[in-house]
Amino acid sequence: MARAATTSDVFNAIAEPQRRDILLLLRDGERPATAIAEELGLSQPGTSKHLRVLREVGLVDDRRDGRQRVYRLDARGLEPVHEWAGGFERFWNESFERLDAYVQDLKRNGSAQ
Amino acid sequence: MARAATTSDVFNAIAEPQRRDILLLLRDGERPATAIAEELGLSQPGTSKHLRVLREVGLVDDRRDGRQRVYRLDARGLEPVHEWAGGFERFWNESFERLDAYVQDLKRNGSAQ
DNA sequence: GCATTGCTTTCCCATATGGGAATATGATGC
DNA sequence: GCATCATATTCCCATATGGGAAAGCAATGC
Repeated sequence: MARAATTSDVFNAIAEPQRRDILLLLRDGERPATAIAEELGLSQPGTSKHLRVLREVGLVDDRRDGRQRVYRLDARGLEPVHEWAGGFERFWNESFERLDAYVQDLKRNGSAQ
Repeated sequence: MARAATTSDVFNAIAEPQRRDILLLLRDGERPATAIAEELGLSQPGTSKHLRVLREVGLVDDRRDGRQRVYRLDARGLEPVHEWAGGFERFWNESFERLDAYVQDLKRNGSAQ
């Protein structure tokens, strides 16, 4: 089975740095494909391929405008990612991590022995 | 170049569903490798490989306990993921998405013309 | 229709990766 | 040392994927 396809799993789609960059860029507003390639310094075909992945996974929208194809962010698909990662929030807040480690240490070594 | 290795990029490391499952499981407390494999119904070698990836990318910690190797969550590496996704929060809150689409429509078609 | 601009798709290649099977390594008990 | 349990690693294979180059399409202007 392997990993779910980049075109069907948001987590996998955003595992590629360039695609994350594209999403960040589109946060500032829609853009035609060429502009995206230029602003990020990517090849035109490469950009097109990444945009296709993002489109199929539903993170961007596109519409024609003359001969240009304008891409727009549709970040709703990122909410599950945010929530998933948020489920671990307590592990990086309030030095919970260190506290937990301390407790684990106590459990297996005992403190005053 | 391609995608950053699963062992060096947290986004890529968590792009694999089974590794996400392992992390969720470890949220409830540390466990020896075999227990993880059993609870998730994964093969022993497969689990070991996933754990190695998670270890190398820093999302889990491990320690020996007799002949067992106990794995513990270290989710601090997930904070960047949470923040990154959180940067898109306004797009799924307050129907900002629809408002934006509406504005874009106005811009290119004009409403009362 | 034809040339041009703006993208998308196709080819082909190199590599990363997950899976299963088999093997190796480490720790414990006798 | 030897058997055994708990894991890790190695092999090999099938596939997903990103990249570059080249070709294919669509829309526009003349």
